[in-house]
Amino acid sequence: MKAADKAKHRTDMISSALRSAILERVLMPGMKLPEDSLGERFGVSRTLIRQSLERLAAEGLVELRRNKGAMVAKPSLEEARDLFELRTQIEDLVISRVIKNMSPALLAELEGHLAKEVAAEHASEPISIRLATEFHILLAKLSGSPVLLRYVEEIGYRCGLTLSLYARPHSTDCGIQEHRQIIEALSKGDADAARKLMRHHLTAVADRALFTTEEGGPLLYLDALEPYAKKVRDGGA
Amino acid sequence: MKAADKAKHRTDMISSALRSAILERVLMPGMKLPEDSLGERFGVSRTLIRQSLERLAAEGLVELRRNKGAMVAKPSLEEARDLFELRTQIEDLVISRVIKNMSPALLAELEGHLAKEVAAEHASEPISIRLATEFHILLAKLSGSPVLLRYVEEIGYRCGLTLSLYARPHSTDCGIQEHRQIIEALSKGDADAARKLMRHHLTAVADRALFTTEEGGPLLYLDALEPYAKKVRDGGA
DNA sequence: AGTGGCGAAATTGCATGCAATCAATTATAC
DNA sequence: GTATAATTGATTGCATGCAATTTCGCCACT
Repeated sequence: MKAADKAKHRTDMISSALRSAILERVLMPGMKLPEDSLGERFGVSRTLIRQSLERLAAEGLVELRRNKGAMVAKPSLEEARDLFELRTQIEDLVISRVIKNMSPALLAELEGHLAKEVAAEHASEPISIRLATEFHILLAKLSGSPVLLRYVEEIGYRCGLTLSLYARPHSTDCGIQEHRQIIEALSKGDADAARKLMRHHLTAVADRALFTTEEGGPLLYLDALEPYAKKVRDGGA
Repeated sequence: MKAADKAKHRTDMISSALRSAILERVLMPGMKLPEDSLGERFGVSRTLIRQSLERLAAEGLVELRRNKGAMVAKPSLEEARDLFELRTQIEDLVISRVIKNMSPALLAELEGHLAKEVAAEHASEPISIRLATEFHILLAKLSGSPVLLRYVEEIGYRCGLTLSLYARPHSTDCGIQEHRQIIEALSKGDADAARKLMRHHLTAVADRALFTTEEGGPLLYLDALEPYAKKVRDGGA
């Protein structure tokens, strides 16, 4: 078996599935996540579910309370602001590093992703948000720093969660345009412009998002998880 | 039992104990950490050990390989450089925020810690390193951003581990002096000076440390863990 | 009717057992 | 004598069982 890390462990799949479900608003903030029910759904025991939940808790996507169980995290507006501010600063660092590594291959990757975003422009909103987040993650990957990548991932996911909580619809339309501009600036090697654009991009997203505070929304139940669970049961990625 | 989170769970204690042991060079990089042996030592089952190891793996202090078990992480020089570079940039952010929150109470905390460092100046080297790391963590705490705190913690720990790998003795002496200067700059509200000092401080540490590459050193065995394990068994923090 | 306590159900915390996997060593064939 | 195959030992991967804790409904009592 030379395929190195071919089959990631089931815990990874489950975490990913849950993460996607959370970011795509299938699991809404505040929902309880009992180990038993989840285990049953995913066809595994509580052990693996617990590991996954713990991992997600470390990422800040779920809250894990003493003997009370896990629930999808419900970040406060204050935390959200802190997160977005930190994000702009962290992504500044990403830009600086990406500029240093700039190459045609790298540019191609970025444009490939942008194409995906365009293709999904009229898909459902949660999916747009996910793709937009992945753009930032791709940038971080191209920065060449594993740690930086991890941080951008985490912050990106949490911001995504926040957006799903506080943002109104149609907040992503102009996002694609802004991504395109950033890629252009990068391709020209213009770090300052790229940084500025990125900063503008992020604060724009934050400003569009972080003022509506309407509560509630329909709490979907675990049944909506079914498609995600099925993929894992069948061994899919 | 109103004391909120009085008794952290045993997993937390064990992680902390292991973390200290690693940072204080009781567990050297490369050492194997079998679940069974550790469980026996700490008087708990493999379950808790495994959780702790996973947590430390997430922090980058231990490596967790497929079916091969856990070992204390052995960061490469390259990773180390990346880490230190990122650290300087992240701590820039910390300084900016601390300046914004500056207050007498806050200053007092910093000076309190500095006093501890001075007091331990002639204690063992690993302890000096730990205290120096904690200075940076304290700063992050005072920045008021929980996420930033977590990142500084993680990077700080990993840098500490790196130092224990690559640094020669006596690399901390001037550290205290530099910490003092940073506090002074902060107290004057001079953000630029503080940032500059911090940057100088960190690159100085890195430069002093990251060039020696002597291999080996005596691999202590798990017996050295005993004092740490005992504390946990007896329910201590 | 409102409040306090009490018991049952739900849910996590932790330990342990069995199977799967990997490393190393010995045995066997060429 | 070397290389390859098989076996053994150690260690993790995962499931399950029992105990501890919390929560919530229920009834009595003020």
